[in-house]
Amino acid sequence: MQAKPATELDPLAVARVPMQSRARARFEAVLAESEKLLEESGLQAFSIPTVAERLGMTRGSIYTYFPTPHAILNELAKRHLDELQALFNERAVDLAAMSWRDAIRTVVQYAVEFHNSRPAARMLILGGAVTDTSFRAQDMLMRHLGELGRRIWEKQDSPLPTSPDVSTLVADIGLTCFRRSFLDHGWITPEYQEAAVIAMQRYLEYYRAKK
Amino acid sequence: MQAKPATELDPLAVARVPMQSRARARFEAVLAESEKLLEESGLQAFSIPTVAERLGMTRGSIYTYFPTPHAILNELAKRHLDELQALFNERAVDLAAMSWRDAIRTVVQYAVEFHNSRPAARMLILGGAVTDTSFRAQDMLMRHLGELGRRIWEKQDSPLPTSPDVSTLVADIGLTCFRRSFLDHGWITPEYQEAAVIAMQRYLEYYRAKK
DNA sequence: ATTCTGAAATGACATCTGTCAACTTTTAGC
DNA sequence: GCTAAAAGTTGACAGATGTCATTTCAGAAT
Repeated sequence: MQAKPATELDPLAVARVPMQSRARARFEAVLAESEKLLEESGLQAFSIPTVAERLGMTRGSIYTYFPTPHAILNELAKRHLDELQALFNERAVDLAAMSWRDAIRTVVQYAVEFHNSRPAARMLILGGAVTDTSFRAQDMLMRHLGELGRRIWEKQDSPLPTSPDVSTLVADIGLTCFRRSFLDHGWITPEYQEAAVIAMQRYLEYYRAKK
Repeated sequence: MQAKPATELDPLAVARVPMQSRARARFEAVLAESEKLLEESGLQAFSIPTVAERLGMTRGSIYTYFPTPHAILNELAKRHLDELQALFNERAVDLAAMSWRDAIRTVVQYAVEFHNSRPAARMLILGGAVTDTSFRAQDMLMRHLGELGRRIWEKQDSPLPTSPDVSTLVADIGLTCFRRSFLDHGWITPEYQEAAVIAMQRYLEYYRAKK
């Protein structure tokens, strides 16, 4: 196969977790050092040779864990999102008891707190480092939010249509509001947080009224 | 300055149009060949050395026109969008006569026809090759759509708030629906087209009712 | 026509991505 | 403990990005 340098980032790139203990430690070290490097110098300075040099290991070794530099960013984003998902799961009971409008408002509230308290996650997920399109962790979150939306919905009415996939679109719309706020203001302002709630609620409401 | 290969794409990268006639011809040749290459082999195969080799010119020469490969894609996308914008301008009279709901529906209709009839534009703009964030042409379109929304709005009511920037968000939301349709189905299906209309209308409607 | 000046073209250099055959270390079966 | 087999590591190679001093060329003034 011919070499294919990153004329285009591979949004599907994913880490291959090693099995042996020493290798696992190095794998984690790569992630830790990458996060550190990102926070110190931003995305511009991020590269596999830099991480390797800082850890005193060779490039090739890192490439056995991560097929592309993007895979490191994906893994970092995934771990941040896993914590957000854990937070959702933790409080799932609260959400189930709410009206769907309040549930959306609450989910958005959690997500805003998450992003506004984590510069690295914000940079990766909202800043465009980790492409939304086809990104596994992102899809996972969307599926999760989608599932949440579906559950919320089914408490009250018939299931949502699959074309358009309303649950996914609702999540996409919320994310879009977050991204715009981050791009224009550097964080998620209360105004954009409210805009996300409104846009999600009103789009979803359409299908409720339609039934 | 140290070399900085594309660990991250530069979404602001823009072409530098040459002044001399021969150079201008070569500049256009690069764009034409790039579009051809994209349609033949997709984004994966796109690179400056490939374009240079197909045109029998040197890499360095192309770099005098375009600071990054991304700048070529941006310029291509910009030209496609210019044509869309021209179409909007052409029919501005029709839009001004409509209700704002119909105007949104019409704008979406034009955009859908545009994307569904241009594989290259679709790939560039909806496929993630050209990042939405901070991309000049994209912003231009958004400002245009935003301006359109503002005009539509002001015919009926008070101006839209600037925080959140409702006009931009409406455009973002529509684009999000398009992107999701393209990602999941390869084109903009009628269902997603309708979803875009609904999502945009209902979000905008909120601010109308609020006044 | 000639000359001059700035635009354009070039190729060499430095750095990064991605692959791979060869080599070393760890693990597991005996 | 010993020894395959599996897992991990390495450095060299190929191709891409981005920079830049140097050379070439186009167009304008004389």
